[in-house]
Amino acid sequence: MSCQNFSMNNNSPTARNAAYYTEAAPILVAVDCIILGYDDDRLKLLSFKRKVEPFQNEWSVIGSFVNPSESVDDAAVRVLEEYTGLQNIFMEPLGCYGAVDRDPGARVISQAFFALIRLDEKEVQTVETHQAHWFDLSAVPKLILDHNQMVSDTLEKLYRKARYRPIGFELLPEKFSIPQLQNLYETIYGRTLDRRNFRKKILSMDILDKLDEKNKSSSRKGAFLYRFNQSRYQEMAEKGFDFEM
Amino acid sequence: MSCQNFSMNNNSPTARNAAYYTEAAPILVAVDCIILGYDDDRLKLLSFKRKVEPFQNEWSVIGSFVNPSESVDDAAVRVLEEYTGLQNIFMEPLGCYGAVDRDPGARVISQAFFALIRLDEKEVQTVETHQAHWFDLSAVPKLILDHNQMVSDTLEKLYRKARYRPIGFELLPEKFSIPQLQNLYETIYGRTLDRRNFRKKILSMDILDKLDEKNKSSSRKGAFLYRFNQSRYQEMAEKGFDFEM
DNA sequence: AAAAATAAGCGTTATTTTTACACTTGCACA
DNA sequence: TGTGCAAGTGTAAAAATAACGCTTATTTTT
Repeated sequence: MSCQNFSMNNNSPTARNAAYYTEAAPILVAVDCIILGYDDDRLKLLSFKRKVEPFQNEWSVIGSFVNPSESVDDAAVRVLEEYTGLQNIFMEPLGCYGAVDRDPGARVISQAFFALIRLDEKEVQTVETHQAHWFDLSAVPKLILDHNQMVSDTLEKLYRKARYRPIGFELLPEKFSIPQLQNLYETIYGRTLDRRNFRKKILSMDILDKLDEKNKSSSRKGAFLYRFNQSRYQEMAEKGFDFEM
Repeated sequence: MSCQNFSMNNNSPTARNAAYYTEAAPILVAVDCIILGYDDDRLKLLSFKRKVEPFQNEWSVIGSFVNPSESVDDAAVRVLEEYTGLQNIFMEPLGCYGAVDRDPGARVISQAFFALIRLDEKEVQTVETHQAHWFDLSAVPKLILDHNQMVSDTLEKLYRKARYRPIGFELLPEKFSIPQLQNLYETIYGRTLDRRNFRKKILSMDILDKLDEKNKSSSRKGAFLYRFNQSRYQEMAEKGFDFEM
């Protein structure tokens, strides 16, 4: 089982003739992208109705095979843009899913990524053209292949990551209130946090710029909106910090 | 550029005929394994002189193509055993290295793993039969392809991981003294730690069983040996903890 | 128009954790 | 027998975290 006409992007005789390469069995390589968003005080997963066989019309996360001309990371960026129209999105590698029979159609390994996006109005359009749906994370349906596993691995990773990176901001709109931010952390951590201590800690990090506007959607008094301070945020993200709460 | 005779492990007509699979370009998939050990108060990297072209006789970490009949994880375990004879070793996925031209010989993506091993006498034999060498991490030579990158990513990961998992034990012999353990952490963290506070913290975690023996190799007084308590250790490893120091 | 309800926001105290630091012990070797 | 060297112990100050009560702004109800 070999594949002689597989592309080589180097023509040195040594490399081309190396039995080392020609004896290896090629495998299909895919990327899959777990997209999380936060809306209506809930963490949500973006899923798509698959358009092709096999598993046509079943729910799945977005994915694609990796093209010979693109890196694995680039493939993930491409896929994300194809389905959501979004660029410059927070995305991180999640892991490699490489079980022999994970895909009954062929031997396919998948490098999974997870992306966090801000749910503004723009996205929604793109979503609708692709038969996509935002599922509340507590009500994710059966997805094809090992995609449910990818989703739970993403949550696990998000949970860990939130402790040492101010990751929450990737999910919130540009302007948000402290109670909104707290709610997000409570969702990720799966437990309630003390209002006063949360505020104190997040403000002491000095990554928030207070605005003069208020958001009145969730209370009578209204909560002041904040925006995060890009440069301070970068600093914190790089050096890491402790956000255990 | 396609590869029609690529193996399928499912014969359902739907799957076999799916253009979805047959149009995808297979890619070579490799695993690479970054093996770290700790000896003589130093973190070391296990490297091998590559036996095949291209890059014959250059230094590299161990690796192999993934066989159609094995999972990616299994391939990593196989490789580790082939080269070191060791089984049941701590090993974790490091990441996917998928740049288009990372390997001039062919389009190869590599899923890297890192393994931590305890350096007893046994290993050394296996190492010698494979033209291998333990390099002090401060003196790692130029390795082939992107293997140097993999090594530095491993160190980064080890550094982060050590903060919330008692990972150090994977590297020490069964019996070790507290100063030895401290030295390991100092090596990973790249800075010195306070003797008294280190001891206090590690003992308070209650994962160490004190033995009656002493290790006299590094001082006249001799340091008591400890062994880690498997069950307590597991608990800690699962729930995570904070070992910032 | 006053009262009730609701969530935002602020400040203090108690507790725990972390940091800093100095002296004593056991043993080998001179 | 005493000197050197790393192992080992205790304590106090500082910082971070956790717990908790009251006030404020606004809308809804009476």
